[in-house]
Amino acid sequence: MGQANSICQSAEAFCSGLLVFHTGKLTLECLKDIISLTLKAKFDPADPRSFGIIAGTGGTYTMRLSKSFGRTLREQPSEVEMPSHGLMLRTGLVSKLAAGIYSYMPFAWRSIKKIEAVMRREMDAIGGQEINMPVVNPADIWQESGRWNEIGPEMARFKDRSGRDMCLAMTHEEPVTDLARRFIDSYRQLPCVVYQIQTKFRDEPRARGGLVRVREFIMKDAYSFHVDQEDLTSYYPDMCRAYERICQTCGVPVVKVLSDVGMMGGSLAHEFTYVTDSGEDTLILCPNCGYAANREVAVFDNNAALKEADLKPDETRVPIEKVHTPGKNSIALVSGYLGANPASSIKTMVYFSQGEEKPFLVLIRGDLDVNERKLANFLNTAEVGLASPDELKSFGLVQGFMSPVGNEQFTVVADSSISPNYSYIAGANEIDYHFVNVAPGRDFRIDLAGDFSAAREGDPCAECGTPLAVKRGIEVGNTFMLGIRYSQAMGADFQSEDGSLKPIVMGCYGMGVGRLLACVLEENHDGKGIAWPITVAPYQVHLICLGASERVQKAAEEVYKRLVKAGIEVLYDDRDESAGVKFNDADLLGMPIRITISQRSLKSGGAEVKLRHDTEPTIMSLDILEDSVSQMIEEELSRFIPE
RNA sequence: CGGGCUGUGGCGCAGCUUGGUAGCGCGCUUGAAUGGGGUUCAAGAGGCCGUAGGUUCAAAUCCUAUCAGCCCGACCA
Repeated sequence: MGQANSICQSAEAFCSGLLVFHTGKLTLECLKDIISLTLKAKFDPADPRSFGIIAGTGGTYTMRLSKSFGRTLREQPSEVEMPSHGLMLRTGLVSKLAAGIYSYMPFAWRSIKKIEAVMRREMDAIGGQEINMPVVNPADIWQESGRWNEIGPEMARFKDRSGRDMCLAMTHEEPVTDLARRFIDSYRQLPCVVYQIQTKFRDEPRARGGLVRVREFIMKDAYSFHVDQEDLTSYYPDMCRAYERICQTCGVPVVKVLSDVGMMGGSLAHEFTYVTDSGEDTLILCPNCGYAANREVAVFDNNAALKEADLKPDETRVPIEKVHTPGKNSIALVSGYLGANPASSIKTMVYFSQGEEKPFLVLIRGDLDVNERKLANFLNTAEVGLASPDELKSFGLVQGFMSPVGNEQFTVVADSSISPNYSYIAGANEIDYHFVNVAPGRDFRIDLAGDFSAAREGDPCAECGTPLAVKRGIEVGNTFMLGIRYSQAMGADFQSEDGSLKPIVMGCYGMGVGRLLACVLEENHDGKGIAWPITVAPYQVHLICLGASERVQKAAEEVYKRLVKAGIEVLYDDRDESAGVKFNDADLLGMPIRITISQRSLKSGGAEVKLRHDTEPTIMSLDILEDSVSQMIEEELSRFIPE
């Protein structure tokens, strides 16, 4: 009871107290005490406005469906493409105000708050301290980091009344680095971690899939500060594990994949991705050794095909020769025409890197494709783009027959799939002609060589040679080893043990709350509707009263009050609807435990209780219903909470 | 931003080709019956057809512009 008293000190502490309960450290008795202690004065289970205490939901912990704000739909709105989107609209979870801008209705908001509670618990467990930074930022800190100019129109900008440039922070490296330089002076303060859960606005070009890709969204973003890269490297796995635990608790399986650092910068980044066909990211996965990467950065053994292409190293001694290839303006046509393997050709492409006048001649083996993300990263530029046919003409290049041979005026960038030990077929830069026996190094110069070939299904894994698999996924969260990208630019230094001034080494870690909710629904539904994991379900129990008889209604009311009193979150369907409507809505809304009170259930001894994911109900005696249901809740919770 | 498509009561749609002043299903309201898987009957409420111009005696319908939204690409939690 002392424990309960101390837990009741504040609403915030109270929420974390409940989380302790979830992991089984508080007893059920204690929880009941907490409830009666907190609510004894104004507690009325029949009043939907009663103060809510359960699992950090903060609002009402109980609800009569007849009073619920929102409605379920029988038919699916036509805009729907993804299951989670359809379910959200049919259950009245969200409502769209504009493209990619949604209101969260009561059920969704309860679930969001539970997801946030899970995130808080895991962040706190690895030393995170919750803060809240401004959404509206002055331009100057973004100018300091350089991102004011680097980031395009996806960042919303405006001027305040005195004409000062402002923006809506779409991520918080700049404000948090500003905090770091104000408050971190010494190595003694490091490492440390802060996080926040906050609404972000990103003016994405295209919103889609309900909450999967929106413009306004809730993000949990965390930032860690370290004395050196080594310390960051040792902390990083803790964050990754926390991310995996968060997703597991929410009933969303994720894979951790290598990813592009994108606009964040830094050295290493991972994404935590929920694998689903309707995802928008493409993953390259090795079923044998576990290599996993976003296609944007995925590597593979791009020399394996050479062996199969049956090229002979000594062919490099054969002199280059021009051959007539009428109308054969693609690798496939030329290879077919000359009876050669496409892998024995060089594909020549012309790319511009962002902000540069002069194009690059980009070479890759004929059977491979350029991964533009990898190419841009290799060239250390934000973006690359193919030259247009007109531009090619203006450079004197012949589309379909382009060649590295005789084009010395360009910087030649070769993919690592082009080996100097072999000879190839290449364009002759003349219509209807190709060269054969083209030897890199002998017949043309390579200025830069790197890996920017695109991995495909079946390509051999760079680690173990196993054919790679391609899957689609939704990126739920990401982690970045930023290094000193921001601390250096913004002068966030600390004094190290030896007295020298060093830039703070940083990591940043983002996770989309609404997107995780979308993934919860993607993963946990069936043909009838949602099947919430109990950890994030808006309510634990969906109570149905069937029949108009006074006896049944009285019994249902009684059960409702008793469950609520026992600290169970109950959604009570007290509407005057037919059995079919009520059952279908219960399946659609998908609360984990369904309890039915009816003439029939009373006759057979009590309440009919069914788990959403089970098919058969069981009859439970009304005498000990709270205890039986509480035990079911415990069992359900243990299915999702790690350890 | 490029390509494809759609805007008609809260939701799903028909009507548009061949102009004549708006209809169906679900939902909503009222009443009655029913009461274990979207039950039945009856009576209602609700839309100037995205917006603005134009053509016409007459426009949801034809023309032009514009806005919004959806889907496929380039970007990201």
